[in-house]
Amino acid sequence: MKKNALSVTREQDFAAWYQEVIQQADLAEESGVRGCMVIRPWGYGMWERIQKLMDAEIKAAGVENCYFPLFIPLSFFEKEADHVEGFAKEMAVVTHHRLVSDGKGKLVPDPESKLEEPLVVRPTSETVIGAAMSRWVQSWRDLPLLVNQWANVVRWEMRTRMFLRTSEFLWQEGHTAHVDKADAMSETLRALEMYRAFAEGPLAMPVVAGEKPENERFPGAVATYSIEAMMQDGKALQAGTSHYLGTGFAEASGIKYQDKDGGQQFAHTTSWGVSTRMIGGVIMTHGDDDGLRCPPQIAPHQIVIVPMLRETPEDEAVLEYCRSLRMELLKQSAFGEPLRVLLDTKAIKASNKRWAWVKKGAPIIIEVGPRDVAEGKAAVLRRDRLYKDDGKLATAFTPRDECMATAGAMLEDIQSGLYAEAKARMEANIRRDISDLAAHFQGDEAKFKGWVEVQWARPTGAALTQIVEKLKTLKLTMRNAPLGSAPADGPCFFTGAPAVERILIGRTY
RNA sequence: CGGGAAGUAGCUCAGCCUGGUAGAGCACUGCCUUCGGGAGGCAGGGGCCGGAGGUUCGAAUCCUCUCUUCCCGACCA
Repeated sequence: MKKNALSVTREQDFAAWYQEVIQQADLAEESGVRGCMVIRPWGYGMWERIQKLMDAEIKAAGVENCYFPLFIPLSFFEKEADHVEGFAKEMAVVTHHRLVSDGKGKLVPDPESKLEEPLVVRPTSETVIGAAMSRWVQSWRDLPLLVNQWANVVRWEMRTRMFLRTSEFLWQEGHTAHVDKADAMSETLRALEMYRAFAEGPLAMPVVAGEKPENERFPGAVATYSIEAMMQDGKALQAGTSHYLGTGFAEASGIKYQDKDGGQQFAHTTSWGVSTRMIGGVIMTHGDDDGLRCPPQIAPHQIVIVPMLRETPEDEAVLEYCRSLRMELLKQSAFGEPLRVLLDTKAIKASNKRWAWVKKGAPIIIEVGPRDVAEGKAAVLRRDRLYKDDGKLATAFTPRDECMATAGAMLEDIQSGLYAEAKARMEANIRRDISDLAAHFQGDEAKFKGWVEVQWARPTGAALTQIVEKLKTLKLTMRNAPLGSAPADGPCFFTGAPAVERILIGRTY
């Protein structure tokens, strides 16, 4: 009888399932500080993999890493009206620099230490990096200026969910300045494409890259682009954004340069980022009722060897066999990198260890017992194909040589399999022939979980607000206008006016 | 930030109404028997009952405040 490793299935309660995966896979836990999480080694290891691979892409694009302060003077934000308005409601502010006893055993901010100007804990760094850029940019020869930082940011969200929306999160933020719109837009789209390829590559998470409608733009941006991933419950997750900021931030921060004709020009800037939210996306894209299925490219350990020890003299032979197995596997490679192989020698029963690694989503689990040592084999278990048709574990007792020869390819196969599965699911859940939104998201069709794509005229102002409000009653939002989709050729779904583009609509996280 | 619910052992929870020495299952430790689909028996360890005040001879239990978590809204590049 098949028994799933988790107590809740996705079908029963997707939200509860998500939380159980995070707990059972040792990804993260609550910290006691509102909305802030402790990221545990397995979860942080995934983030480190993401950082390593993404950082290489960023550097390959000629962007240099740097680091800016956590504290940003409040006045920096006030320079850009839309920007400060967008973030005002969720900023953590430092007002004092010293504590003093209140005489009742408590420490309170010392009134004497009140700061002249409050410092905001960065929610994003456009303003502070803009201030630096204004010093660094003098001539057209200084452009483009391409910098990135890996950092933590704080946004005091009303409602938080692990990885998806936390008060503090980890991310990278790229900030660039260019001579003109064309160059800046080119960079904006380059970053977007980098994110698309990253999501669909290392994360095996299919996404739709496109432009956000006006009402969903980043505060202060002229254009905002995103990659949107579809979770297994059909909801959309904005997994990365790239913004063309025009000259607004340059004007606010004074990023000016002298052009070839001797005139003063404002630079055109961009910013783009992805965060630890991507880990939440990976969980909800690839997880199953036995826990996480971690894509091999971002798995901290791709292969875990579990020795079946019995506290007998034969144990040493099993361990020795496992050690040599590991050493040989380490010489193999996948995705152009050496394999990452863990020999789990922790003093826990092998069967419990196996299920712990299943829940964590280690792509391949290799169990080795005395019988395997005697026969020169290894028991290989693929996380993406745990069970046989009869519901029993699909353990493959594989000759050692074959193990070595196939390990790398198997990891690559798991990676592409996860992507293909998610891609098929996303495609199957985007509908393009909808005539009535309410019918699909309410009433008899309420079971439909996914997105719809319609053509629209991209109205602005009151007409746009009306559409947004109407969608809101169905708990729907516009995700993005996919780039590269077929040109519009009919009336606007909402207004009947000639449509100019296609737009995705769905429920969101 | 509004409306609900909840915080007691690592986890899931009982106890609270009706105040009187802190409980169960799982997990953990030890021993024995087991061992390739999450083993069983026996014996143990572990909790200022989220925090702070108050009522009381006495508070996990009653009252007030506060913090945190979950659900529904609002909010959310």
